Amino acid sequence: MRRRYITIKDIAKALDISVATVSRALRDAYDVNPHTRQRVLDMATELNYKPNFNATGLVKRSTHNIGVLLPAITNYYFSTVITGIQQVANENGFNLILYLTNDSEETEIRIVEELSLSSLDGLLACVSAHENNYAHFSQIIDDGLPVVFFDRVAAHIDASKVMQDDYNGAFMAVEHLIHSGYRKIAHITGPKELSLTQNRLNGYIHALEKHGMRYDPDMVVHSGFSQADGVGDIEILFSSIGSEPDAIFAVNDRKGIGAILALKQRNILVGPQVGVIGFTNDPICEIVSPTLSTVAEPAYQVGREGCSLLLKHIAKANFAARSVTLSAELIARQSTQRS
Amino acid sequence: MRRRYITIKDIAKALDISVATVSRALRDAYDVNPHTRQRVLDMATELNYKPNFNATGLVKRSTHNIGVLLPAITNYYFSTVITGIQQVANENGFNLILYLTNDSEETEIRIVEELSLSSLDGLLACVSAHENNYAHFSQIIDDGLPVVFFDRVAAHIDASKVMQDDYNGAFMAVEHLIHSGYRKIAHITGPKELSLTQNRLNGYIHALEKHGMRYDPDMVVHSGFSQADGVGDIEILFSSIGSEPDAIFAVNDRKGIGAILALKQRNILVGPQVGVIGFTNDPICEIVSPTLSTVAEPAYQVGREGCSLLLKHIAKANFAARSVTLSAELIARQSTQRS
DNA sequence: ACAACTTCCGTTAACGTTCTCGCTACTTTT
DNA sequence: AAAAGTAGCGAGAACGTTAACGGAAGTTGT
Repeated sequence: MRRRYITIKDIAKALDISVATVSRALRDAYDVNPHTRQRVLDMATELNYKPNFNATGLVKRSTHNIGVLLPAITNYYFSTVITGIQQVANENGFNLILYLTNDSEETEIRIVEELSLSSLDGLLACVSAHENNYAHFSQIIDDGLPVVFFDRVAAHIDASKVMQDDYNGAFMAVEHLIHSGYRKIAHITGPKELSLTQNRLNGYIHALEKHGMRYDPDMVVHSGFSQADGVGDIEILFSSIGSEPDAIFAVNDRKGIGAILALKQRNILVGPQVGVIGFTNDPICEIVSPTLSTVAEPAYQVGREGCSLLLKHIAKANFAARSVTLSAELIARQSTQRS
Repeated sequence: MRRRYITIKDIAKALDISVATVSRALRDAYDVNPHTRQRVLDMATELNYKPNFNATGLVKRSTHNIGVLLPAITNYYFSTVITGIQQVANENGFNLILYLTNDSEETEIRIVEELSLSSLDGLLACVSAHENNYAHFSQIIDDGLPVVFFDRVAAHIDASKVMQDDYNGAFMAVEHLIHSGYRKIAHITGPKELSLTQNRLNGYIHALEKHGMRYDPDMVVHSGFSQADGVGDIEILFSSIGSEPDAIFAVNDRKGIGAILALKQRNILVGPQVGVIGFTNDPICEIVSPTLSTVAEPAYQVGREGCSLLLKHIAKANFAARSVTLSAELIARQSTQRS
């Protein structure tokens, strides 16, 4: 049998005072005699009292829960972001409720539509990949739930957003390849619809143009975000006759790793023959051989920033939505060394 | 201003019936006219009604939340376990609340002690590493909260536990090293107190004994679970004069990776000169060079099994605690090939 | 035709907490 | 010594939902 937990009524009865006084003693210290307050506090620890969040949530119209919705957690970037979110949430007495979409649009829509708004104070969301309708998000925002997007953001929705500097990160990556002496630079990337993809693609294009190199659409391959997708993209680039690239800019490290593996498979020397650079700075970059050059994303910081932004929205209903872009940093390793 | 959400009162008012009828129509279909029920259902979707979990939780004495407490999520094993947990929880209409301890005993104790029992139906826990007092867990279990431990379990507590077969996994790993021709096998492992560590150590010892090899305590190094710890352990083993091992059994893949990196640093050929085997089957095993042999843990399955066990405890208060051990599987790769 | 069921719905209390209001007793002011 | 203020406390309603019970109609059996 599930046990009945200790309530403030029990404390009140034990001390022969009213529940109102107990409630105040436990929170305010206002309108309550220090001596009484101390007796309540002592009794509370003696009885091992724990507040009932359902009850407080009901009357205060706020649980201390924030939701985190994202495609998956089994990769470095997302799990690090969550760690950052968790930190800030924890510091402020908030709990994290985790929702995983497996990168499925249906699952995402189902989760968002079934969301019990009243059991959440706010939501942090990273949209699933294959998406260009955001009606389900608009709905819950209209219903009054504060939402902050991160990484993969919903472009046309008026809500706060936190991302890394995808454009400049991509720009730096490509410029680094050019400075290293590579001349035919391909880009293997994610789904077209995502703003993240578009921003990195733009950085790629503009870096080429700045250095007087022609942008060739055939040198850009769109697919998913996985290592296997990286392998597949290389197959596509290197099986078409003639125009093989001498460098690969991958939209993330997992695809970069896939590219390295696929190139090694083809007996191509990564670095001297074909350069590869990724994006994220997954620890795996230092383990793969050759080590993978990359653009470091401030994943932990994205999490912290996103969460504290959300908390501001929760605290002040009319807090104006803002977009935060955190800067990225180039890290050169062996995979972009020609000699 | 935070908006007021739609309640069953609104539905009742709109249809001019009582809230009790609305409540029944939304759940039971019992004691309510099919026609009325349909009207309620239609009105509910029209008004976009979402149930208030705080209210139901209050009266039913159950939220649909289960907590997951673990050291970190930024590694393959834990994030995969969580994915498994999330799956089962989701299928059964439960939410996941995440608690991260950062492998700090203090943080763990703080979290558990502050836990509002009434806002959780159950808890899945993986204890932090440096621990041998479990009073905080005993407390919440005594208070009536169902708890299931996984991976790193609290040995002397009467609660359900889910783990992989650490003993036999270790036994297989060491036997594989012996069959491959290695003769001086060291073991780099985690904190002594954990049953996981002890079980794998026992598997190591017994495999040696079975093949008539002496167990030498100097060949076992205890430290943490990180890649850096793996590097450090190798330093210790190879800086002592004389008795260098010709194979390393690492308690997990991250330490195995650390070992490989440290050996390469010393210009030792991993495989031919010194064999290395890990535990987990992190995808990184296939990326590092040479690829890392390992014992595959059923991480996803541990998550699923743990969660469904917890759900049984939640459903039936007197459900007897049980220990589930999932089998592990040897995967041989390049790091244990002598030629 | 009357008792005995059903069917369907509403009233009311309860879950644990907070909040508003008002009351008593004491202290200060004039 | 009366008026005014203050400190400390309690009664009662409210949050949104479910559960126990009861009652008014309609239906069935004899």
